[in-house]
Amino acid sequence: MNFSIGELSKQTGVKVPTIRYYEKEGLIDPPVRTEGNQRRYRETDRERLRFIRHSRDLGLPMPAIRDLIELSQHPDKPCHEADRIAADQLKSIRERIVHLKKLEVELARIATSCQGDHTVTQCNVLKAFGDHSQCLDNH
Amino acid sequence: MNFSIGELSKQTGVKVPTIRYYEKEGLIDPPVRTEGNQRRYRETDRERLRFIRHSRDLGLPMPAIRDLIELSQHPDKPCHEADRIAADQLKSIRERIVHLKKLEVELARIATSCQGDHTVTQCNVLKAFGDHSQCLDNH
DNA sequence: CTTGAAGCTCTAGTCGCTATAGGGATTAGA
DNA sequence: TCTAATCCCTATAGCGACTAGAGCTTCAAG
Repeated sequence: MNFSIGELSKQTGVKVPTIRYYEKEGLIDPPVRTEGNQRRYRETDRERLRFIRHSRDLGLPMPAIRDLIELSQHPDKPCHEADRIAADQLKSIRERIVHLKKLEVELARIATSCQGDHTVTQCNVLKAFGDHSQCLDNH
Repeated sequence: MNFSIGELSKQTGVKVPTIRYYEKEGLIDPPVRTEGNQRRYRETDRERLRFIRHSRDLGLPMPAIRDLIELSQHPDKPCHEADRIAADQLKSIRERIVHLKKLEVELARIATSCQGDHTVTQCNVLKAFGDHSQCLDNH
């Protein structure tokens, strides 16, 4: 019915200090307190926190989550902005994949460039880290 | 022969405050100073900075770069550690790609789930952000 | 010799937490 | 009812790798 921050943490997988941090940042509402000043949460708080957690796991930055929460407070508004946020995040993830794949190519080359026993002066890995001109791409 | 921090910045693409930061962190040696206390660099400093820059561009964390620099001061040592650092970084990049690809799948689903004009209460995007059970993967 | 760009140090802010310190509250068992 | 173990509270500082700003000094071109 009504549970402590530790219980909420267990149920959502969000660590206790992180829950307090989200409250401070305004992502979740300050809950009621016991006489001894401890937080007590309800199901709606748990849903909100799961929403935040899942959005974070998907890589959304906190301002985007803030926007989504704001939006969800206005049931009759159109939801274009939610669409846009999802599309932006997808785009950003795809850009990061492209970037990382380029790095992967270079690093695979570098990591295999020094097979066998070498000393530092002969080391192709060290040379490659210092010499961007060996790279196929501009990172 | 001997140039200012701004010149070094132009030649390497590393911003002036970042150069000072690297010096503070011990990645580059403190250069000589003019009578008026301004830094003056040499070619070797430029090479060192290019090494750092390129390593950073490839995603190496600063402690790894520190290790590589340390290593390069000992020309006769074997270079296994450089190999290991490169291999570790390649592994880490590949793991990140795998992770991001999973996110891409989920986000592509979410971003296309709400075609047409909906209001917030009907919004599939908002629902999907709140509901991890719709996902194929555990992120 | 003047002027304006570039340099100097120091501090604080970024993001999303996480860790620690030093205390108070709650709860289960004896 | 007492006590011990566990939980919870606030506040502050730290992470990584910079970046921005304030307030001052030095340099180089004309």
